Amino acid sequence: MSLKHAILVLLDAEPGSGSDLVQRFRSGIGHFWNATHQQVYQELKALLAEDRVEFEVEAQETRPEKKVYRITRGGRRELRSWMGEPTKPPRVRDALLVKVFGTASDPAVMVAELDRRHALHAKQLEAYLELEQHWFAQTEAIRRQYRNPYLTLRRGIRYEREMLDWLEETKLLLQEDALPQRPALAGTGGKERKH
Amino acid sequence: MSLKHAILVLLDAEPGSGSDLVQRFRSGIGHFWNATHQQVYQELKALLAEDRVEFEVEAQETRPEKKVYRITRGGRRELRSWMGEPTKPPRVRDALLVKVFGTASDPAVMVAELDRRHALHAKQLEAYLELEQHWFAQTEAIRRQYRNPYLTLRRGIRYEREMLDWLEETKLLLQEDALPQRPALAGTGGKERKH
DNA sequence: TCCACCTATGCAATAAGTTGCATATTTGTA
DNA sequence: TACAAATATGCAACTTATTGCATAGGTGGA
Repeated sequence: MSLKHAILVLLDAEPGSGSDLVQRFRSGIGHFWNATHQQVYQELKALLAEDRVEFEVEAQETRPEKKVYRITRGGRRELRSWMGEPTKPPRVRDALLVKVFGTASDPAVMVAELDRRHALHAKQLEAYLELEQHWFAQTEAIRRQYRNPYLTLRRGIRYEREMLDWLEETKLLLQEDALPQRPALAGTGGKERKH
Repeated sequence: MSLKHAILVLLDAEPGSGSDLVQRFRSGIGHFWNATHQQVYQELKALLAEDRVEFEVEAQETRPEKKVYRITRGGRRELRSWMGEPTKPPRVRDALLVKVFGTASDPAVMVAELDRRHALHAKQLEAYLELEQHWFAQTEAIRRQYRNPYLTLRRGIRYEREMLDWLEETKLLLQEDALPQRPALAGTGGKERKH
C-alpha cells in the first residue's frame, strides 16, 4: 500500500490539492509512482480519516475551488516508520511483452504496435529530458533542494532509453525474421557495464 | 486484464499445470509477466469456466497429481483478437523510488536499502544471463523456435542492468551527499544512444 | 450562443491483486 | 519416527486499482 506513502511524500515536500498531485504524478516525478485522479482522491479521503493529512479550501480566480492538503504530525510519523521498511522489486507486467512472446510468424501487426509504443516512450523521454535541462539550469542551492526528485527523474530517463533501445532492436529482428546475435559484453554479470 | 492473456500465451506455447505456469513466471520469461500461485489458480478456474482452457489429470510417480491445462479453440480465438489491441505503457510503481524521493539528510538507512535491492537485482540478472547462455548454446532450429521468449528475456536483462547502474550511481551520490553532474550524452533526445 | 475542452472534485460498481490459511504427497534430514 | 521442505492444489477475506459516470465553473473558438 504505497500510493498512500507516495502521496504523503509529495505532501511532505509541498502541500497541494488532489489535482496538483495528479499533475505531479504525470509530469517528471511521475516516473516514481503513478495513479489516476480517482485513486488519488480516494486515498486523500482515507488519509484524512486517519488524520495523516488536513486541508484548507482555497478559492481561485479563474478556476474552481481547491482543497489544499498538507501532511500532519501523524502523517510524518507514519512516513518515518514506513521509510525504514524494506521494499520489494516491483512486479513486471507489460502486455507488450506478452504479445512479443506470443506473436506468430506474420510480424506486421506487432511491428506497428512496437512503433506505436516507441512514439509514446520517445515522447515521455523528451518530457523527462526537458525537466532535466530545467534542473541543470537552476542555481546550486535549488539543485541541492531538488536533488532527490532529480535522482528519481534520472531513473525515468534511463528506463525510457532502455525501453527505446529494446523496441528498436526487437523491431529490426522481427522485421527481418532474424535471430539475435550474441551481444559483445553479455554473460559476465554486468561488471563491465558502461555507466 | 492481461494475466488471463499471459496464461493463454504460455499455454498456447506449451500445455502445463498451475504450478508449471508459476515456475515459468518465476524463471526467465518471468520478466514478461508476473503472478503469484493464488492468482494463477484463480485465473485458470475463470478461464475454464469460459471454455478458454481444458485440462487432464496427470499422475506423477514422485509428486502429487497435476492438472495439465491446454488452450482450447475458443482460447486461441480470444488470444488472436486480443493480440490486435493496442497496449498501454505499464504504470511505474516502485516504492524504492518513493523513498529516494523522500529520503532525509541522513542517508545511512537509504544506502543500506539500495544495497539490499542491488543484491536482489544482481541475482536476478545472473539468472537471466544464465538463461541467455543456455539459449545461445542451442542449435539454430531451437534458437529460432524460442526466439520470441528470448526477446522478452533480453528486455529483462536490459532492465536489470539499467536498474543496477542507477542503484550504483544513486548510492554514490547519496553517500557523498554530492550533486549529480550533467551526463555527457544527455539532453539530445537519445538519438546518439549506444545500442 | 453553443460546443468542446480544461480544471477540479467526487461516487459507485466492478475487476484485479494480495494475504492468510488449508490440505495432501513425497523426499530428505535429524 | 518425527519434522522440515518442496510440489501441487485451492478457498476466503481483504485491499487496491480500474472503469464509468457525474457535477460545476471557466476558457476559447466557430
